[in-house]
Amino acid sequence: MAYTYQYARPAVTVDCVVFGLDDQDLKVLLIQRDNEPFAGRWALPGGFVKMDETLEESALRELREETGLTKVFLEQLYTFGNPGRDPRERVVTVAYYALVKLLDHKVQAATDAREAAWFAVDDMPKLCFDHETILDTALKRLQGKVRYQPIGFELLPPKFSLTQLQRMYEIILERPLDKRNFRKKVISLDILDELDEVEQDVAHRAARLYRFNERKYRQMTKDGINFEI
Amino acid sequence: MAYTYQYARPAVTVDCVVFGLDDQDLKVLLIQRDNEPFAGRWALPGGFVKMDETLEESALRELREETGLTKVFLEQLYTFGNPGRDPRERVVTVAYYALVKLLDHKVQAATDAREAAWFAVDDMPKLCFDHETILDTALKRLQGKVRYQPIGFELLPPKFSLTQLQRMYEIILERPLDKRNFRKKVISLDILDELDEVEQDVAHRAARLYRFNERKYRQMTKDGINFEI
DNA sequence: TGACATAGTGTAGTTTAAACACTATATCTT
DNA sequence: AAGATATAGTGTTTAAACTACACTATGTCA
Repeated sequence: MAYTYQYARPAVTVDCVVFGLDDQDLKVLLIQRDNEPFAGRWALPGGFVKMDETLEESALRELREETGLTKVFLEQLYTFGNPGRDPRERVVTVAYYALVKLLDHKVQAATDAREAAWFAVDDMPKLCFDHETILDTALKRLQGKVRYQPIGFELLPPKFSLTQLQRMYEIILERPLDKRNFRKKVISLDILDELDEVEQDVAHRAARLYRFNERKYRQMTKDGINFEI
Repeated sequence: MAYTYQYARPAVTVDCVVFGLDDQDLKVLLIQRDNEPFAGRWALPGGFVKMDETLEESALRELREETGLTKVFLEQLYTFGNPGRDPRERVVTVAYYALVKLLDHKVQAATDAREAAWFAVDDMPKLCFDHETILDTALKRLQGKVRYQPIGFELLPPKFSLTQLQRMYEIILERPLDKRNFRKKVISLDILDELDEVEQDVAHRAARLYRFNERKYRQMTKDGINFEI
């Protein structure tokens, strides 16, 4: 079976920048390519758009196939289409970025043969194609987004301490925040429910746990927040 | 000449939402389609991406060909690719938005046969395909952008009064602004040069004219501003 | 010269942001 | 059991930014 067109057409793909968070670092999920070009090298998960699925469905499908991830927060990032970004032929790629709770996905079970692994954003291997540009774009988007939309729901476990939440912001923004001012600010946003629970198994005073109030959180995601902290 | 591929490929196009400003309204440049589907109906200017040009180059070329516009401010907006958004076949379109000085382009000379015309955003004709969705997305983007980047350079004539500048913001944000607070704010941004000139031919006290300090303006475009006014 | 239309200007009250250090409470060690 | 240690949790003061608000100035036109 083959498809013939009057004019040449670029291939259309999707690529995903998947962010996860651990105690120390912001991490990105990469897969190891098993085909030329760049066989054995690390790349963003992604692949060809099928004719009967939306772009977002393509991105979700590729994530599932290549990394096993499902039910992630996903947003379109930017479309990269310079001639020459792929050495084989013209490829226009619609890039997405995703936020996932890293703890849920520590053990990485790729459903196809390729290897998938998390890398800290400040310790990345050399990437294929223009994937470094895509990653840079995603990082800047994340750092910008954090200022006007709550995103913790997507990156943190369901129950978390204020220290964890602060660390999330510090890791993303790459600068330290003042503990008292931070707490004042997030409490005043009124999207957290204080729980009657504390951290377990820590060798010091245990921190109180909170969770997001989903209704208020979703509202604030729509309306936007001002989180200039 | 024909091109054959192993798998089906979407067509890849660009579409442009071109914004211009007059005294009363924010306007958008549309072209009248001369081919089916939707012949005679209004649509965003756009067309197929050629294999040897970047996406941005495609957008600029289509603008030039269909509307005569050159040297516009242009930014990628979003990529729309739902199956079914074009009744003929699968088309993935990379949408751009542009800002132009309307006065420079009052007389619209399209270089190909199609008619081009400006329409106020709150008095638009029915558009083809999903172009209304694209326009909505562009409007929201513009309203968001205005809060953290200066954009007047792109929409206003080289010399303008503070009242004109304020009206620009009021038209884009769709709400009235306080004159004194507005002036305090823009003056404090320190991107305007006060000129030794005033408006001509007005039937009342003439307003002082200003122009953007290009260097400071570009800097502020990079750094971002906080224009929560 | 008076009516008119828009330009241009300041202040007080309120809210938000920024800087900053000590006490509380749990575990672990000896 | 007591002290060391590690992190949790908490308020105040100052500075900056934002908001609301009304009158005078200056040009044209009749």
